[in-house]
Amino acid sequence: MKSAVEPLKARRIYLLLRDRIVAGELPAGTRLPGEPALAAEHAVSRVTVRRALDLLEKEGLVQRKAGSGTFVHDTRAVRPIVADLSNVLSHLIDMGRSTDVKLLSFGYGVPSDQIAESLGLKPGERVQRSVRVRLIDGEPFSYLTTHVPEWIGLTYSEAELAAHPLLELIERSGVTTERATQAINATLAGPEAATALDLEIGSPLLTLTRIVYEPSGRGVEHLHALYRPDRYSFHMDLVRTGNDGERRWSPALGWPRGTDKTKAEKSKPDKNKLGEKPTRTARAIKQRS
Amino acid sequence: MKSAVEPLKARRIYLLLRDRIVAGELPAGTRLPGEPALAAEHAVSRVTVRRALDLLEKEGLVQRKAGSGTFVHDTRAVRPIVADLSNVLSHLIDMGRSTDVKLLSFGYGVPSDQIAESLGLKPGERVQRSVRVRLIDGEPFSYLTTHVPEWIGLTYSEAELAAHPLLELIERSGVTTERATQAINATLAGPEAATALDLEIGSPLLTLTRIVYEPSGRGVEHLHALYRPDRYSFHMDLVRTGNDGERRWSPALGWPRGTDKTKAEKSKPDKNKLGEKPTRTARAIKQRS
DNA sequence: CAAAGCTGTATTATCCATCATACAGGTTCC
DNA sequence: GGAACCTGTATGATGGATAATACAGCTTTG
Repeated sequence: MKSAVEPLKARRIYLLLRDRIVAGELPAGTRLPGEPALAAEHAVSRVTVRRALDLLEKEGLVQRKAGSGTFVHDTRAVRPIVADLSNVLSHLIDMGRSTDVKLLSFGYGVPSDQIAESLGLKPGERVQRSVRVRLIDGEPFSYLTTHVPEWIGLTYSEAELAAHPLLELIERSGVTTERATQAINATLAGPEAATALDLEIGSPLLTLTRIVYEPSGRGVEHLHALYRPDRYSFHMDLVRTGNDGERRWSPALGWPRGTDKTKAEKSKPDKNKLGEKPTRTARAIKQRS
Repeated sequence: MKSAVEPLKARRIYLLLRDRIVAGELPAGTRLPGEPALAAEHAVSRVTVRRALDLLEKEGLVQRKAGSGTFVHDTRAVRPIVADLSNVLSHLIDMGRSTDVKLLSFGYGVPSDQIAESLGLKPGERVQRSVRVRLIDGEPFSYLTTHVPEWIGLTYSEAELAAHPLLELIERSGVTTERATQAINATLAGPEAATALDLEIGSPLLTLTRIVYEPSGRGVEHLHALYRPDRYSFHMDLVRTGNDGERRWSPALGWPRGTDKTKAEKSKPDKNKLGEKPTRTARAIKQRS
């Protein structure tokens, strides 16, 4: 029974570096601190740093040059999806990228107290539970667990769920959806989600919990979504709305769509496109987050 | 050179269980599966499960009874803060909870390329960089790194920053803020953030990156915030706005405050409730999901 | 060219998280 | 009361991750 204990420190350093790279903090072409420097910074041996870099290299995020250093390599390989706060990513499909859905599980049963309460169900009332994974360009990026009251769930089949958005099916059943609440949070990947999302257990995930209500106030859908943060993030534009006395911000509804250049960026002002200077960033990486 | 390697599997199980507890999936009073069951479920030895439970117990999240089982204990100790999407948490302060700010670092220098670009700075232009930790009821919940163009930063002092909201200071300098973009994501805690937030390295964190612009389009503030997911989460209400053909949702601006009916009183039987010192702080807030 | 830095590679030793197993003692329930 | 759970506790063995160290070959720089 090999125990297959995974690395700890090495993996940690790998994740931290990876994070800074995909976040754009370390732009492509940047030279990382040397292995001895990283080792000192994280208080580990060079061997361990080496392992972390091995992972990054295997993933194509960095490129090592013997005698020279380790360089960030082609961040473009990782292009996160950007969704606005209402969680619409249709414009991404417009961009030529296709999303697929894989239905992992489908069935009926009595939900947990928490789900039952949030949907406003009576004790013992049954729900349909489904687990889906959404892929973009063949790569998984979200793990969706949905609970729907049984009387709604019975109006569509398993096959239909695999082919149509759930909300569409719910509305087709005659239910009107009018209001929803959602909360965004973060977690670690558990075994199932990690497998489905092609991640390692313990990776960070973005969480979205949404409950959709019909006008009467009954809950019609409980969605629990887990997103890979390197492939998905929420984005929103805000405008100042309060009177000058108070600082209040409201979401800009018709937000500009061109904002999908990947990476964090502004793209609002004309003067962006500052300089793609050939990253002459030789040694400056010392600065921290 | 003691290496002090931390647990891996044990910690993982601890985090997973902890997550389900604070998320309300395992309400207070629930009996956890037995140690042998958990061991089998996670494919580890009972010793390892034991370690995970030790951590939970030390944190006061579960209580063990020899011969009987392990029970979830007083989730109310963990009360997450809820912020709406414009990241205003003033209404929380109204409810009697106080936030404090600790200024960890303050200085001027040349920012990273990423920051410079997002603020629309010319190469070499300097910024003020500050790192703050925000506490609620004495407990840290957010780690804020802000970058402000030097010409704005010079209008206030280090002491003022520690005492006033940054945006207030920026506006006091004569700058008008009008637009902002923000992105929400997830990461793992690095060494500094972990220390500041009283977490272990590798814990999941909620991320908010916000850039505030003045009307001319210049960036005036770059905020990178890390939040403890167990103490903070984003919440928003959505209303259906599209015509019935399209499913489109928009944030409900004046969202009803009393809306959510707290789930703290979900626990069915109250076999638990061991009288310990009442945590002084009113526990009215609550509401998660 | 030579010094200084870097990555690549190897070896040895240590540590500790985990496993496997066994038994003691408490609780629950029939 | 006793079977069947449970938690508490102790044991030794093991293997993978990490540390410490040394040296090679390449690259950059002055």
